[in-house]
Amino acid sequence: MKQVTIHDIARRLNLTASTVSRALHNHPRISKKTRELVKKTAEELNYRPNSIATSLRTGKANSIGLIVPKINRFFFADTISGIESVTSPAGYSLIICQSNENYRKEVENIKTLMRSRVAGIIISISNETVSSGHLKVISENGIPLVQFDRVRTDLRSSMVVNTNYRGSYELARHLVEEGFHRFAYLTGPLHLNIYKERYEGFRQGLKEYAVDLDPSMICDGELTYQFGFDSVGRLLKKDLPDAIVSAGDYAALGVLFCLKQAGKRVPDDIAVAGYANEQVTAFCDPAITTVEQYAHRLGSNAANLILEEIAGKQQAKPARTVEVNTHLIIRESTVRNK
Amino acid sequence: MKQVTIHDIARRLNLTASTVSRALHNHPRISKKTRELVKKTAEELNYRPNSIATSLRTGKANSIGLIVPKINRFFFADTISGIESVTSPAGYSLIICQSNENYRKEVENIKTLMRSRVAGIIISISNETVSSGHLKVISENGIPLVQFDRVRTDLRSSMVVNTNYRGSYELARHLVEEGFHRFAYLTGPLHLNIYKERYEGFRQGLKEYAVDLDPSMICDGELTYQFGFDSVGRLLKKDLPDAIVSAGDYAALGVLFCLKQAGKRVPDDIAVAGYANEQVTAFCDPAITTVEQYAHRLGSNAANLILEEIAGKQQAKPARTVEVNTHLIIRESTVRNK
DNA sequence: TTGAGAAATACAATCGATTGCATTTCAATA
DNA sequence: TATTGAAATGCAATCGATTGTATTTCTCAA
Repeated sequence: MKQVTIHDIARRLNLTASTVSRALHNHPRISKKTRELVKKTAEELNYRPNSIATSLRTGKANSIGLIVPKINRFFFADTISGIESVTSPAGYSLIICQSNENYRKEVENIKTLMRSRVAGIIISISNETVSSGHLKVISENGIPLVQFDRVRTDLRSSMVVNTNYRGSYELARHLVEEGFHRFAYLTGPLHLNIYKERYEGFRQGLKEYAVDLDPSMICDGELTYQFGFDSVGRLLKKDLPDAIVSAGDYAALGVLFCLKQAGKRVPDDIAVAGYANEQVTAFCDPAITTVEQYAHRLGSNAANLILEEIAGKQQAKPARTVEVNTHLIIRESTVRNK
Repeated sequence: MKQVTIHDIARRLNLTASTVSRALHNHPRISKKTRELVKKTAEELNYRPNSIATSLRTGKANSIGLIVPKINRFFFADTISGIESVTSPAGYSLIICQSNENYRKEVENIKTLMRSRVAGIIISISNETVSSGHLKVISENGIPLVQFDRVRTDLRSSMVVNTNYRGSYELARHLVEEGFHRFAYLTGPLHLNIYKERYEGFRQGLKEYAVDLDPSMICDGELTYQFGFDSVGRLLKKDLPDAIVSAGDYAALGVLFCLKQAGKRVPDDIAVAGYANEQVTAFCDPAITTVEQYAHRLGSNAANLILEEIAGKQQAKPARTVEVNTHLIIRESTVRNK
């Protein structure tokens, strides 16, 4: 049951562990004959290097830590996939934690990863997170840190973000151009950069057409299906909007289904738009206009950044910010038949 | 930049590392005074235990390896989430790999995890995998192994699976009872247990009503949206089926959209059913009848199994199989208005 | 004051691999 | 044959924490 070590190989061949180690790494000072013998024996004995031991000795970790709010949200699952596709060929394994949108769990996760001496940490913060102390600790201990999507800007750290502002801005312009004027807007917590930027981009887009957004027509909460569904009731009591825009797709979906249930026609009575291009937005009826985020690309960019930071750890390079462009996807839910 | 060790604490307090180590673990032979002093100093110096060193010394890993075909498929993302929710409180971190449905990558992943000396491995095999040698190696090295969902039964290993047979069986009965008789069936590779079981369950369900499944009405391939979409063309050329059933939801979705595009009414002209209860099936129009798999529960069960195996490693217990019940979800796509 | 025994702490080996430096081996040259 | 220097291998420390076995310190009773 005990695994084979280089000492076992050495003993078998009447060599020392150091020679075996060097042979396995093709060290030039080991004769060809010995090298081949060692490799053959390693194969025979089913030797598998113990990377725990290697990490301890060399001080280099072979793993990268990743913290996301929820693994099973498609956006994050897709970024994880993008990250993995870069880190795996680079020889790093991924240790994945979910914060469950909980600040304390996030702090716990960071502690765990630091104990594991990961080579670097990639994080998208929980929506409860309103401070940066726990993130600063990471950098202070010399561990490369890359934030993505939901980021805090009050610390020195590289990050990968979407052009949220622009995405929402273009959406706003599209809607106005399609003839919508009285908007309701559903947003997530505005202390998170992503929702703040989407909100501001949206307002700016309207502003350029001199369209106003009534403050009483703004709802904020967690952008779930249920929240979207419930918000419609509140909104329809007031001055009827002719378009309901959500900073997240699931809430938009809730809006759509509540409207359909209430007998409203979308988009003829009311238009609906979301954000994130969740798969379902393409297949519901009517298909929902939304903004593609290219999550996979977001992930691979984050992974490349962290690899660079790990490689160039000695010299403290300035933090870099990479922006991934969004893309407005116009579908039936916001286009009236002329 | 270098991290603080127990030696640093020891030096500071004129103690030895062993005393510090024992103090931190509340060893009874260390005086209360020293214990508290050590803990205070550890706090002050920002000491973080190096779990690499601990693992090497104790021979116990603090991580569990997980291999799935694709992280960004909702079913797997959900199982991962379920696994994490169990392993994390138990003090294990998760190292996640994706095989990308590629056999060689899967073998690579296993090697990596074994080098990392994970405490156990949880796997759902790729659809290219048709042998078990690489899995046997895991057990042979004394590493607990748990398979889930897509499993190989030709080796001794615990596993967590759905009642695929029953799920499909119930679906078949439902369809016949709704008055459908001429079926087309879309399946994934039949060398995978899940597709084999679904197929057999489906046939058995039909058989009990003396309904036959024409072999020429069976299509097999990767159950993607595109595959579903394309299959319709082939099927409609023949004797028209009155229901198209897919062993996966995305293909069912492709079927649905192709039918709609061809001007067929679902379910009045043709019924459509899928498998997996992907979110989108609930929101498309008509909503698609499907089978819920409880992926999250599948994951937490797999995690519990591996924890048990890790705990009871000494005595070789018999491999266990846990079945997670499926649940037939009947929606509009298979229910004709009377 | 001394000795016994308990209490507290120190010593040293260990986990498996790596690596600077020392030592051995061997072939080629003087 | 002795010498030299390169080639090949061995020795031993190290990474940070743990743990069995000393050893020291202390307390209390005789």
